[in-house]
Amino acid sequence: MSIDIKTDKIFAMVDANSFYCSCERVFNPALNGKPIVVLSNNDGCIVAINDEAKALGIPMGGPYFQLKETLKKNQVQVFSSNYTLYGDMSSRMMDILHLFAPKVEVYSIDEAFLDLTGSEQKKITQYAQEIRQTILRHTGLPTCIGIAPSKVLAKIANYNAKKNKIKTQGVTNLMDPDACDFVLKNFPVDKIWGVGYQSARKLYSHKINTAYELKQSDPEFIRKILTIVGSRIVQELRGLSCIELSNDQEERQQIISSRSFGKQVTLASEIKESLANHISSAAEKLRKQNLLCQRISIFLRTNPFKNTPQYQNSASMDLLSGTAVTSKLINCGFQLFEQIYKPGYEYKKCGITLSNFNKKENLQTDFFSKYDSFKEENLMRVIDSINKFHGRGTVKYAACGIDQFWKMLSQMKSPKYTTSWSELIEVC
DNA sequence: TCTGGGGTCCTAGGACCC
DNA sequence: TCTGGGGTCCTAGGACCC
Repeated sequence: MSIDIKTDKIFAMVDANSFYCSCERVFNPALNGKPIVVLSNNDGCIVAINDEAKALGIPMGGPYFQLKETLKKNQVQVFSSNYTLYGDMSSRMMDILHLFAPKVEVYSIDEAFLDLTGSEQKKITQYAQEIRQTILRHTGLPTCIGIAPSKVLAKIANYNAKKNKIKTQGVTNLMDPDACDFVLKNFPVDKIWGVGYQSARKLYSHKINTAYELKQSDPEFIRKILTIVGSRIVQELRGLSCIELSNDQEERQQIISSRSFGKQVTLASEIKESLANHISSAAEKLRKQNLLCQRISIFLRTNPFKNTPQYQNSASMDLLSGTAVTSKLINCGFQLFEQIYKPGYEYKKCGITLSNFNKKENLQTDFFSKYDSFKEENLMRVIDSINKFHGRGTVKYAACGIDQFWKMLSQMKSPKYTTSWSELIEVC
């Protein structure tokens, strides 16, 4: 495999500061200046902290139950994650970014790469400030921006802007090679985008400690120890762009739905209900993208943190022809479940993956196999439109259960301020 | 009691073919 | 069944990201 290198590119990496915490604060000004944390699904661990909470030494990723007392003592505001709210705030932010650049890659819920190639270099920092101010004015979200000739460098620039918000005014521009080297010399390799724990260990063992030292390394040597992924990073650090902006239209390879249970679950019937729910929501996503899937897999596992008998397993099935019909997929999922379920264990998590996608119009059907009939497709369409209008889960399969005792906890969730009429903010 | 969920990309190795 | 090099395709698992 060879590396395709481009010069003279300009990328901007825009990232919202403490995104989940900032979303909570937009609708609750009383939180200004106060420490905030947001918890993962199930209120399991801390997935977002703001600067005020960080200053108190609250660790990112720490389990909530261990930190509960510390949070209380320091009067930290705690929220369960409210993905409906964050998702909506995110799309507002991304809409604004599309006004500022012809090509935008939405990289995650709170980050995007912009292609600013061709812009006048002198004015680019000022342009970035304009982007920040517009986002703040229109959504209330504070952001930082990094500018550089490659994506890896733009991530580093963004990191620098965030670390030194006051000095940088939220924007770091590394288009100048000297300014860039200065930052790289003080940047540890393990913080580089694409260098994780394992790769960093290898680099340290070869006395490559900073981004600057990695930049100076021989790409072929790095390729030997870190594969092609590593040598690409070396080129990117040199300002030679070889990781393209990927466009939003690219299709997904797989759809995953999985979640921990709110409690330990042993009954097959309860796990099956949960699987049916995962399949329903994944199939809905599939239909939204007008795709059919030809492979489904499921997995179950016990709680690895608990000192009880452990078991985990997965199973998959190929479908002769693609489908997006929930009932068919639930049926397959249940067959797989029977293959791997063992009674007597306390299960903690299960999930499903749909993959091997096909565009509906490209489908090759097997002569003997059944494909989705118009009747089934219409049924799906009706169910989707009812659920879209009246809210998720208004109509669902009986297999999904009614009581759903296994459901996750989410005890400190803020209202869906922007997406539900009944939860709009009230001004007295 | 209580430790997230959803993705991508790359490589090694097995199965199969001539 | 074995001999052997060379090739493709597929899958599982690792590493990484937010």
